[in-house]
Amino acid sequence: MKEGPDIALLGSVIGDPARANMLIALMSGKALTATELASEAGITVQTASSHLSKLEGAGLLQQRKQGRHRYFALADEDVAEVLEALMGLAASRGLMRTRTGPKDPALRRARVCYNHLAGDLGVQLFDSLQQRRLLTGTETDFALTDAGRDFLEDLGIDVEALERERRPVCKSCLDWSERRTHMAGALGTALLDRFIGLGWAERVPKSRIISFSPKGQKAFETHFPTVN
Amino acid sequence: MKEGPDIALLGSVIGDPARANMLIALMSGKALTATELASEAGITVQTASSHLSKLEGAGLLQQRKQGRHRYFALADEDVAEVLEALMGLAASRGLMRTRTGPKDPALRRARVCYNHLAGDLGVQLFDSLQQRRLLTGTETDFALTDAGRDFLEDLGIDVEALERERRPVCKSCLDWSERRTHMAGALGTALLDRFIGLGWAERVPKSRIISFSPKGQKAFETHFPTVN
DNA sequence: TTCATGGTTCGATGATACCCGAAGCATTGA
DNA sequence: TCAATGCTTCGGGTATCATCGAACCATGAA
Repeated sequence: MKEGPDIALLGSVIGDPARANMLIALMSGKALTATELASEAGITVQTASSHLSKLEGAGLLQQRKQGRHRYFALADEDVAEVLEALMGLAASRGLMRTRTGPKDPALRRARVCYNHLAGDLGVQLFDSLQQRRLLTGTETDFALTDAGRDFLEDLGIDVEALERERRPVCKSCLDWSERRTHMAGALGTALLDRFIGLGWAERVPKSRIISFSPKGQKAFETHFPTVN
Repeated sequence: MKEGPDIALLGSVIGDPARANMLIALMSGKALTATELASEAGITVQTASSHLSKLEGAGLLQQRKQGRHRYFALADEDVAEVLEALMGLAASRGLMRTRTGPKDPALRRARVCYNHLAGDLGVQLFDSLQQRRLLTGTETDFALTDAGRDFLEDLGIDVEALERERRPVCKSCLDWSERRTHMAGALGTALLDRFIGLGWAERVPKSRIISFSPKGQKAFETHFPTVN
């Protein structure tokens, strides 16, 4: 009888698109509810529940009950590392997905990633700042230029206050869903908060969608234009 | 549209037991033919061919034509590393396979591994020698004792001749299919040859099965008993 | 208690794909 | 040229499993 680690089981568990989406969503380190994960994977809650129990059965997830909610998170660091390794290998082989992902296009347009803006608009924001030399440096390691500081102050962001925080001000987020960089860190958080404070956008309850009003949409385009 | 590394595709490719068996067999670093891999996975060549093209399509394998044969090997080091990581994770979650593997129980009983005996009998052989202090050392690094040399000489094996070869005489093989150690190296080869020479066993054509005759079976048990 | 919400379980459906028999190429040797 | 070997392709049978509707539990609020 052949014995040994059952990588086939592990592979098949990871190998379902819905489950893979959930796992990658959980790579944020955050614990998410079944409903959130279902939305993330673009499936119904029943289906998600089935997937979650499989993932838990394989030891990839841990579950924490808290009141009426059940929070799911990756079991430990090792799981995240293996997923990371798989993503690296997939990327190096040019295995990119296209049609999977959340059904709701709003999620792809603008959503919250931790506490900053992700999705198309998140990428646009970063590109715009970089194209106009308000940022300097590389995609992964960058900083505000003087012009950048002025620009953000005009927008009503207290850059100096951000710099007093412990968190890095400028931090790139190579979000799993995009291969493009977008802005994270203290500045990323401040920008999203400011958009909401200005009434440009609001968080849609019970989802990760950021909904821009028509006026806010226009203002965003004005402040963060891109060449193409 | 979500884009990013498609770990689901990668997972599903690895996630089939037959393909996983092939991949693990290739982790030896050796290039194997389609027929060998089919036998390793316990499936027919046609099916194996289909699997191999999928693995190659996913960039996990590379193929080398040589005459009438086609040798398959892991594409590169990265693939092996990811597989290793998966095996580690699976092991840490207690995900061990039990019922998979070659369908033919004869293959599990006694088969050739490169050029030495593997399977249940291979493990039994090693255990027996170790229990009776004919071997000294650890599971991975061991040597013959004087008693061991005498024992093998009685069996008709020219130990001194083996020692004149370049290959190590004693070498453990932590075969991928067994977590138990069995005997490889020049001595492993010599033992298998001797079993065949003595008429205890013979290689079944076109497979890796080693078939022991009833008489050979009994002689093997006599020479290599185990306590349990 | 009653209602509402978050999740799970059950059953049925449909699609995916694993598998092998048979036939078809390709290469080598006689 | 013929035969043998190694491998791939094709076609169909079968089984697994993802999916969702509906019903069922559990927790918390009114």
